[in-house]
Amino acid sequence: MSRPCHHNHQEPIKLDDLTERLREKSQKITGPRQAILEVMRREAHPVTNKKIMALLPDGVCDLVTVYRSMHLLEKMGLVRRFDFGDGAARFELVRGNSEDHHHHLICTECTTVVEIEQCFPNALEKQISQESGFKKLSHKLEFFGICPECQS
Amino acid sequence: MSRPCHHNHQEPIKLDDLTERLREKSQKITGPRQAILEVMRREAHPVTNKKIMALLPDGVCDLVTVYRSMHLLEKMGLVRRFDFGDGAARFELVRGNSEDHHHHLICTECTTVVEIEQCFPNALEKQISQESGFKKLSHKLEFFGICPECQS
DNA sequence: GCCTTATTGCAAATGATTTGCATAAGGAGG
DNA sequence: CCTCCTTATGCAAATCATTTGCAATAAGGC
Repeated sequence: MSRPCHHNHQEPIKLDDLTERLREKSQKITGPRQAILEVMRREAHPVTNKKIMALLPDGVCDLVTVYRSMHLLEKMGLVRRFDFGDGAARFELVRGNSEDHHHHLICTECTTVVEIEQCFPNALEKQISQESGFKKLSHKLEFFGICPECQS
Repeated sequence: MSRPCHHNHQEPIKLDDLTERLREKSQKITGPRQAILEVMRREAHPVTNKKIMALLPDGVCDLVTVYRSMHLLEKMGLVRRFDFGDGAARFELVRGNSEDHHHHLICTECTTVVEIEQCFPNALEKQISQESGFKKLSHKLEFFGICPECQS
């Protein structure tokens, strides 16, 4: 009874929707935030703060502002945080249903990233919850391997 | 066709075995390394470098030596590295079959750790490998939740 | 437009981990 | 047991990612 994650890779998401969600939470819609969301919209895979900074038009804002913005966006559920194990946090825009989530497969040679459909089976997670007595379970799961390119 | 991880929590492992494995790889058996292995032997769950340092008898060695030793032990397969998402690496002694591995369930309130039997299903991982073309797949998986104590 | 409050920039602090380098300690061979 | 060569270690300082303090600035409601 496993239930794979659903994800909407390419589903377009309008900047207006995002700014609207910001407004709902009485957060100000500032230049840096709009620009950052604009960048995130274009990225298909998780990106680091430094990368976001680099993708931003020159002079939009400070790196510190990127950090602070990502914290805010994460807390608001607009982006999701990932850890690929290299010491730098990565963020990906949440598209569509915020309940959905997906995992990644990262090439340990070239760091190419591929989205994965498969998720940890719900039934198993439920079993873990029952056996341990823990509630509100969630998990962090990422895969690593050698991509086709790097196998030669 | 899922295949849960096997793990030998309490299986005793002799220091001699460990030093022997060190010797095989022509690494020196130094005081700090023996003391660190001794500490690791006693720990049931992953511990940070700082914690290892604290558990070591006073003056055994420098924190830097702990970092370097853990790198070595990890490379030699004597310990495994884990990331609980709080910015500090944690290590656990590999007991028994080095093929085995297990995951953890961490309480997000008090950081209590529980070992988990369930692992990501082999069949699904194989499927991911086939679909993506990636080889030598591995995964990092940790669970988070609220432990019984913290639910009240 | 004005005012209150959230936001930003910049510098500096943190925390984990790594590195350079001179000194000290394993251990193979005699 | 002693010597020599190599690996380890201590200590200080460098890196890296991320956070924080604070004064200056911009958003948005009224």
